[in-house]
Amino acid sequence: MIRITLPDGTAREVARGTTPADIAAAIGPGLAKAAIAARVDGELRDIMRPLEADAQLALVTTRDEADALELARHDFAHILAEAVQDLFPGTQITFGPSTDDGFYYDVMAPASRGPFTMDDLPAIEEKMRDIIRADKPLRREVMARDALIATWQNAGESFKAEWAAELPEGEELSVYWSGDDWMDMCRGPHLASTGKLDPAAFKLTRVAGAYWRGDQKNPQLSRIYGTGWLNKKQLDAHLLRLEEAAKRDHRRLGQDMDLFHLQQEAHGSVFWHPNGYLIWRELESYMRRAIDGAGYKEVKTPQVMDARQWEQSGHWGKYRANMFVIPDEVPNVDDEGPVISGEADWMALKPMNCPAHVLIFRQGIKSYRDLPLRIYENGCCHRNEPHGALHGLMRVRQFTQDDAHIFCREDQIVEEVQAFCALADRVYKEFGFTYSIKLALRPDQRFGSDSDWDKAENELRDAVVRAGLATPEYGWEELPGEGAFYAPKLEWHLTDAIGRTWQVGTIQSDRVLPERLDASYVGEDGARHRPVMLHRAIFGSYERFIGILIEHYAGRFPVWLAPVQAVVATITSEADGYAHDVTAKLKAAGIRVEADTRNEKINYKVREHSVAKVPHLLVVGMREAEEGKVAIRSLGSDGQRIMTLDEAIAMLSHEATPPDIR
RNA sequence: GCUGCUGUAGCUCAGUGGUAGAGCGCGUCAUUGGUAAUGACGAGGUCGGGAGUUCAAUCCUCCCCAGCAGCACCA
Repeated sequence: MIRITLPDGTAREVARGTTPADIAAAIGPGLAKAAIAARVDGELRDIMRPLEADAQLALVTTRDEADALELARHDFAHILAEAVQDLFPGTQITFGPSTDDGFYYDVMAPASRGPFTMDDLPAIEEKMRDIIRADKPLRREVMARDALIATWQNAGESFKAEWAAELPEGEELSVYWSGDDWMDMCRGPHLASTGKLDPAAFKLTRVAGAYWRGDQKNPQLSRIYGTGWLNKKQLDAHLLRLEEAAKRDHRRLGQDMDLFHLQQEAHGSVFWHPNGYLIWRELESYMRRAIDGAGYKEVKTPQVMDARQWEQSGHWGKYRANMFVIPDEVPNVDDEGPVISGEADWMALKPMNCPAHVLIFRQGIKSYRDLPLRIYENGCCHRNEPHGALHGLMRVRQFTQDDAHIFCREDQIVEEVQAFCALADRVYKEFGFTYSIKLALRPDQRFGSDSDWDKAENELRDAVVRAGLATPEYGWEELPGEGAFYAPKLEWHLTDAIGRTWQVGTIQSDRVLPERLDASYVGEDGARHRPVMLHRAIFGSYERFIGILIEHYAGRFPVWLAPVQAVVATITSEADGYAHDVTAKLKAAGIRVEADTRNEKINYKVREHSVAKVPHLLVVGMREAEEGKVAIRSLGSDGQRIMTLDEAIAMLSHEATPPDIR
């Protein structure tokens, strides 16, 4: 007999080999029906898997949504693989995990037919529904490793065989049978049968290439994605959320609102239109006020530097493939022969600002009294990104960072990092974001000694702990191997208005570059010391931050950021004169306002400016002209507010003032 | 960079082996109206670029470029 303890503290003596399903049945028929899995000593398990020893048992039902979704998605993935193999014999299966909103399975299509495409999805979906309707039992079986490898080899499943062969010898390998005719190697757990899934609660969404085991050198597989839920209602809600997110797409809104454009002659670099650049300018002004207040000095450094400088910093060796290089010579002007000789020295467009800031630091002799020295730049950088990585404003080849480097003594690091945490906190909150903080630890390939990495990681962790931010509430997490080659990174991940996260801010504690570029200061003791260099950014890049803001606000910018803050729209041309007076007064008050005196109906003007997401529409007809008033219709509300012109100016001026100086 | 898909008017898209169409936008005229589209007329396109097949290519084939969805990358 074994002793099974339930969540309410009661215990039951049952025979070894009893399943959680048996126990559920013993408790009551309702629970027996509702239970879909079990947590055994905290581990999620099949409801049909026999209990072998004393354990804490909690039965999982569909009301335990996170667990239930995880199980369902994992099952959907298996059924997807089974359906694909059923429809396309010769397809090899590899892996199929659950994801945040569903599942995928990586398969290798038979050589005869080529990769799968979207056109294959409807048939696969239908076959999946057949399998679900057939209510095939999902049965766990433990196999000896060698037997399993042989099974895979016989079945022509070379990927599965390769993986099984790499698992530790003697490990208990579980497989799951779907009925008696299909099997996959899997840790589980699974639902008791395919019929536990709702055939209307999933949808295959796309097909894409993915490398076997995530390595570019390996063969590329077809990854079939699906979204999977517990019922159709959840699926529909999810599809609706996707539609909402698509409406916020910064590329679409950027075009609709005439903010910027991209074109192939300069792909990956942004053409900012007047409206978009107004947002940029407001952000720049905002950031200047922030860094001025925080004791930074702003600089401007060269776009192009000798390649030797990048060799010394270590970037040439590691990132040359993504740098724009320029021969330092006069191009051949004859019609004959190549334009470039290929013999000149190389220069490179700067991919980052750090080395240039070190060069500024190195001018003159620095004393410990000069530290911390905080050097800021709106630094325009170029990186020749892989073409497939480019994405609207989010990943571009020319971008401007709100970049600063704090040169400080070791004993100043924690204090500086803490001050940065406070600054970042203020900025993100003023834009309406919540955030989480992560610490990215040393990568495998890195410069610098382990003891320096120990110090650097501890300092960053320490500062966050002292700032009181190393808590679950702030999503505190350490990410092994994710740091930069020269320093560990603290990362700020913003959560936007619809719950998506974006990594933007960072601060990195670097002892490598000061060493490589020979930065030093004279200490109290009269000797030379290395400063530590803190790399930090809050927006990350203006391009990307604006992209995030567009999606965060869904184009409805707060008044202080809105390119056009108000439009004065006339109802009849008799009010044109008054409209121009109102417009002039608002302009004099510093409001970005336009007059719309076109010969159009007020309905048309309301619609057009609403679609254009202008925050305030000031409607004026003869009534307002005679009374010296305006009828304000604000974006997002149907009604109007009648107020005097002075009241309107006071209200708009307040809203148009940036939050940091309001 | 890899896999797949896409590229037709300023935008969104339809279409065909015999060199093109809609809606919106734009222009002109009429209309002066009270809070999400007034009407009429009109002007716009070497159908992403190059090569090939064909009597004939926007359409079929190949190469290139860009975009999209993933993957890989992201100092």
